[in-house]
Amino acid sequence: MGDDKIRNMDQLAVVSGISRPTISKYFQDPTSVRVSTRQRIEAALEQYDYRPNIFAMNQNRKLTKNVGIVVPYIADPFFAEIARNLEQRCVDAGFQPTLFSSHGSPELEREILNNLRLLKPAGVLLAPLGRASDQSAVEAFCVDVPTVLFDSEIQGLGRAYIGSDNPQFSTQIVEYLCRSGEPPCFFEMKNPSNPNAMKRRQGYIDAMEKLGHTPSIVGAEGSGWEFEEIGRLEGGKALASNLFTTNTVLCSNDRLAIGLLTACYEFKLQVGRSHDAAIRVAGQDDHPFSRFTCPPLTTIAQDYDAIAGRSVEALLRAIDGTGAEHETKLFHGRLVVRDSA
Amino acid sequence: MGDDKIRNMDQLAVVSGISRPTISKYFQDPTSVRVSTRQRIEAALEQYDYRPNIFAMNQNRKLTKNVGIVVPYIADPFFAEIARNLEQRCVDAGFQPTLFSSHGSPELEREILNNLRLLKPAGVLLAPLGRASDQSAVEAFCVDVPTVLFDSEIQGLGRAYIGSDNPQFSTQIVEYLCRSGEPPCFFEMKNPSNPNAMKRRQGYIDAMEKLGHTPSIVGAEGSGWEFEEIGRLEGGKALASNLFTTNTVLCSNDRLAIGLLTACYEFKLQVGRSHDAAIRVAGQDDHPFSRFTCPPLTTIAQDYDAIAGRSVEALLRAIDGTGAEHETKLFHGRLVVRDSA
DNA sequence: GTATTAACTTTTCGCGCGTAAAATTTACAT
DNA sequence: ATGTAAATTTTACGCGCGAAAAGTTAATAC
Repeated sequence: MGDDKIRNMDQLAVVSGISRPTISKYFQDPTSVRVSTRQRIEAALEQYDYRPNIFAMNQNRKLTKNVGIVVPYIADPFFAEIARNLEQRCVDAGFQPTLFSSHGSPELEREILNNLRLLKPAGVLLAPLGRASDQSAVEAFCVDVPTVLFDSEIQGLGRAYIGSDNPQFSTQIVEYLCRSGEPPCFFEMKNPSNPNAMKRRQGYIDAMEKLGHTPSIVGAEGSGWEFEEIGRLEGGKALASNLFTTNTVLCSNDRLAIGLLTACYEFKLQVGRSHDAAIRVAGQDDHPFSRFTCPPLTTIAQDYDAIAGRSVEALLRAIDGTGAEHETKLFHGRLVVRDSA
Repeated sequence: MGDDKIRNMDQLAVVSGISRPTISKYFQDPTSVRVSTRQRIEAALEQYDYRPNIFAMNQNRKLTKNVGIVVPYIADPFFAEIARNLEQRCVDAGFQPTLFSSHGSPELEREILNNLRLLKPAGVLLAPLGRASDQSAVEAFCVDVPTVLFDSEIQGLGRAYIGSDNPQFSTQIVEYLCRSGEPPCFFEMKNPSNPNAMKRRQGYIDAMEKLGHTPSIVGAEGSGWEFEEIGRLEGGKALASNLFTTNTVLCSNDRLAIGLLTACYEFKLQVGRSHDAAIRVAGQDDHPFSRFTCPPLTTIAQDYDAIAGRSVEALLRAIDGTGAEHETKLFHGRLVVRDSA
């Protein structure tokens, strides 16, 4: 009965008996109108199932409800997982998140930021590529749009940086490895694009020296985001050349460790902390798959949930202007002892 | 000099000496205007770095250049990888893809489709949840928007379905397993949400019977998308109860197999095809991680690239109206023999 | 009962573009 | 030179909404 489809706010105004501007206000914030008015609007809404035109809304709004989420590589389950978490929180906060992946390419990252500008986002959650990023492009973007960086820091850019306390990661796992066996060598990318890697290296060095051991670092050649393959290939070379000076290898991140585990398998080296094992391997991140490697990977868990939660909080503060000029929050890692070390 | 920022097409029309409607036409298709005109526009564009307002464009366009890509679970690297591939192809074809993940939730999937409608997309690439999907919602959406389904079929919905020839997958790997050792048992989810699982089960049964063996199926309890954990837990139970009737287990998909490998490790069962191994494990999909399990997983590789390529082709045909009423294309799998079986 | 405030309506304007029709220019072949 | 088709301009209109200002109604305070 009379369920003619409604095409715009004017028509909804007619059938609900409320003026269009009031309805407009309702859609911007349902609590900003009188309860009785709200009920009448919502009653009409149920009958006619109308939804406002996004394009017309966003064209005129000074600030949209859009939020951009940019990750460096969506095919990395770590970023997929954290993106999922961020997305949910943005929706809960009444925003409409859009997910972008730079796919490891600085040009694409810049292009994404440029496209994002056109979306007039209320804010952006950005995990930059890191060293490879077009720094000046990111900087310019951060000036124009409230941006919270996470995972990877670029020297004080953005309204906040939320990440992990990487030196603490390395310190914690080095201490564990030293008290449970031989002190670890450190296996990393020779030219890591992620700045966290530098901090982990330094954390390793500091922790080793503090414990009276000599740091020993093995660098893997290669670039890109295929860390498992790099870990396997370069880890294999290191094993063949006996570059690891102890029977324990701490990897800069879990993906590298996963590749190294494969290399160990290929070399028929038994990995683990049992008596008959030949080598111990540990990672950092607690990658979603690390629990399922063979042996399961001992690692330092990033606090995904805390990072995502705090990032969104910081962004909301930046959006409504209650935030500080710049804030930094680093979360501690949690040692996850499994069988690999 | 005079690099005042340009805010709209009118201003660009002034500085370029070309009328606004012509410039509008240029942005819809640069080849649709005279070469000399195009050069003048592009010259002005370089000077002033103007980009049209997306919202105003899309508001009036009957058809936008938006393309939606919907996957059931972005944290599954298989979907992340194929989404990456699809995204690239859409960009190359001049479209602007937006990625959505249903995160395993039928409600969210329906919500995404509803939001997608508001984006007036030229077309949508949809990998539905499968059995769990709100079928009528998907059907209604496919009527309104040119939609290509991939990965998971829903009974002839959409303008095309592009996927894998699942029975062929199972047949091929069953034949390999039988000629290289004991005939395989089949390990799967008892209530799989993905329709491909049914076809793989049937493919297994048919292949076994054709080869004169008795099929033996072990079903795993559980639901959701944490297949590795389900494979580990339920696989462990099956191992403990000796439910696997032969020393060879074919898993319905790689993620289940990865979990089973972990279970085997926990039971100290050596996996592989060497003489001293206790069990052989094979998967299906060639998940990005399968090359790095220990032992590396023998599996049937989905042709990611072909599926993505054909899906986008079909979508482009659906968009410009040159496509058939409905097309189906199934790609064969490629046997990838690694160490696990 | 009047004053005050919040909620709401009305009015008017504008955003930046698409689109359609008619008029005009240009390019090209005859 | 003439005709024709393609390209472009001009003109005019509309999309669906946000925003601001000024007036109106309803709820609360005293």
